[in-house]
Amino acid sequence: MSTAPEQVRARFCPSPTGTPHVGLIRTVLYNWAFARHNGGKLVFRIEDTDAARDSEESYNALLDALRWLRIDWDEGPEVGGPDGPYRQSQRGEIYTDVAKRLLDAGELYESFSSPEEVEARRKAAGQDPKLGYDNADRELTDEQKAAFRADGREPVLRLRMPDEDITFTDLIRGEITFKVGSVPDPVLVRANGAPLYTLTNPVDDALMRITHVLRGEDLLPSTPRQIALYQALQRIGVAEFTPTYAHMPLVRGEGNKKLSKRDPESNLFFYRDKGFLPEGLLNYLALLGWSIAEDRDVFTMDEMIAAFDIGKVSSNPARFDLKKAEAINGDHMRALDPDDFAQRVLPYLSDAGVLPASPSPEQVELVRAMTPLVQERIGVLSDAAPMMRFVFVSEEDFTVEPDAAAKNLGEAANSVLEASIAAIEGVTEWSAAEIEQALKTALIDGMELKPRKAYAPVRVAISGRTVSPPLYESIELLGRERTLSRLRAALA
RNA sequence: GGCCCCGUCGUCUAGCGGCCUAGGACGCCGCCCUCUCAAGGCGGUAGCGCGGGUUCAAAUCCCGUCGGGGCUACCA
Repeated sequence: MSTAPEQVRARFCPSPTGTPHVGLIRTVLYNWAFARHNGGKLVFRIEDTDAARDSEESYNALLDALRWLRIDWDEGPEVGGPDGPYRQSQRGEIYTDVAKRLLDAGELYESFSSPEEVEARRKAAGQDPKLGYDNADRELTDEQKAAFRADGREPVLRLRMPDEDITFTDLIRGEITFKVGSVPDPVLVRANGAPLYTLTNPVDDALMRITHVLRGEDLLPSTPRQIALYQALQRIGVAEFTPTYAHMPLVRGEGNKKLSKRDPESNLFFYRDKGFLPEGLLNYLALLGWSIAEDRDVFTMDEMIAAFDIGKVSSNPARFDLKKAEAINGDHMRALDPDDFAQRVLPYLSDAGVLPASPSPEQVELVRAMTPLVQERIGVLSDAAPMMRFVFVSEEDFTVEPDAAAKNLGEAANSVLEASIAAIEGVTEWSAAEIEQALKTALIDGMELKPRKAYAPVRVAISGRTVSPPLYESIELLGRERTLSRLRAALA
């Protein structure tokens, strides 16, 4: 095994099936941070060799996801590079050529056994069929092969696994050994000539000179056969070295099982729709197996890149915790510049129907004015909609939530509302400070009410909810006319 | 079943033989601040799976055991 080059080359090679999974995103994140930290390259490759499962829609979703997250790559789709194409569906002749050379060199052999025959042989020998292929076709003679072909059967191509243990040093887990004989000769090419992942993944890694393979722990069992293939590729001159491996812990969901693709919480876009900030989600995902320091867990991507060390990644599986994810995201939200926050919250207000798809400049200005009032009270952007709705809703559409009305309005509240109306009418300079002064004088001093008691009916009357942005500022933003009309409407 | 991985508060982690009567964060509980809700501040709750070794000393090293997980396709 010769040594790898100085330049780090990591890769991200998803297969476009379904929608992007948060575990997959954690995988890119670590690869990206690893490449950037080491001043290396990140290669992005699409493993779409399974026409039955891959889709263009899923491919586009992958690009959409990475762009949203602002994770960039140095070589791959849309940016090109010296080792393209970067979609395996366009690299067919490369695999055919490499497979032929491996076959000619005796590294691969033709295998005619059907799965049923293998199973039957295992059972006949009193063994568990789960043991898989029994390497029975390793030494087929030309006559035997001709006979199978005469029978109308075409062979798959299998890799001859080495007759010795396979040991490698995992950057996260240390030395791992797979005993000789524990991994059956894998199929690399289908009977119809189609290359499989078992061939294409290591071949492309070799051709793209990938130095570090950082991937999920679920792929650990496939490592020995990939190393065996690498050894064969080196013998025929296709690969120059075997990459270094690191297997990252799985991301789990509720219970102890790995987060399933079927689970809505595994879908990256679920978090985008909810209003997570890319930097907030990424920060949380980074924490699933890695920590930046003993007493700190909120950081920027630049800080992560500066500090990331793949060797420090934990080897235990981590459970995705939405509460903590939102808490981390909330910290990032509060750190946002108010103009930036306002821009980011706009689409969520439109989606919630609080604003039209294309808000007017006046509406955008109002959102900007409300930003300081809501930015620190929410955990995800979509939370802004119910909190800001009362300012944008028309008077005809304005309603008070039934529970809020039942608890805070009604006859008992009439005197407070009437006093508030009079106070508001008397405000000469329309500002939060003046409004506060007027209400305080009328309700707290005049009626000798506890602040808690005094403001609840007013809040519910003007915002429709018991929870709202700060009252005086809300009234200022609402304007005198609408405030008065809502207060009057709230009278029992 | 076989192969492989993993085992510190409920959860994510720090810890790499003495700095640990185990630190931080989320959650939860209480208090403060306060016009609501948050945010913020203060305090509290809770953990080294078990059993053997090694050592003057073990959460840290070794063995075993139990438990959890992943893989086991002519998917990736």
